[in-house]
Amino acid sequence: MKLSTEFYQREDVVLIAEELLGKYLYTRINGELAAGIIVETEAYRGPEDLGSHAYNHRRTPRNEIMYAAGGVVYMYICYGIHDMLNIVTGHEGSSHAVLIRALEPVEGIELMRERRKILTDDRKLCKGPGALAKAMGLNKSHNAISLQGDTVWIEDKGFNPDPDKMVATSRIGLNISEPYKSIPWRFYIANNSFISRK
DNA sequence: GCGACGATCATCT
DNA sequence: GATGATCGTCGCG
Repeated sequence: MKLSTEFYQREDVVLIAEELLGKYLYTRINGELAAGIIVETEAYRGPEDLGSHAYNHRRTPRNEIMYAAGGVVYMYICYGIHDMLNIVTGHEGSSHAVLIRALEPVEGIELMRERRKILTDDRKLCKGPGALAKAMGLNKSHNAISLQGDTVWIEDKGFNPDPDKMVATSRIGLNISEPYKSIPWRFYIANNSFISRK
């Protein structure tokens, strides 16, 4: 069943990032279904988080959707090339989000191979935020879509990783100062071979 | 298997 | 005009 609006609209974005591990992300783009288990996430907690696009209440056309009520998608382009998938959380007016960083593919794997042009190693299909967006058929045009719809959604299949198999560590790729540089707001499933890196 | 590096452009100042 | 919440390739060994 789909995760509820209440799940997303809680204020503790760090907890939500952790709880998203083991959930199933689905897309149906042009009628084609793809799915994967979320194995790696990062929390971004606006407005106090230096790493967040909403740091210090920053509000621009790009990040406007971060201020919507939780349960919608925030897509943006990084390095001019890569589309990133984020889950907006919290109540309307707050600006938290969770970056989905890696999936373990479970459905539509052939479709992912076509989209990614990787035929040999399925572990690379959804390895990293830019890669998984491409594999799942997501791009900036999907910004602001609701997770209660039938284009992008997340399901709880009753599978939860052991708490002691969840690793919390520092986020990747941020060129910022302490303490946010090394605060442990990145989560992944230990020993999973589909994460972007250790 | 791993580190270095260049690609590439939307976005903000 | 500068800057990335990155990725694929290359060289190495």
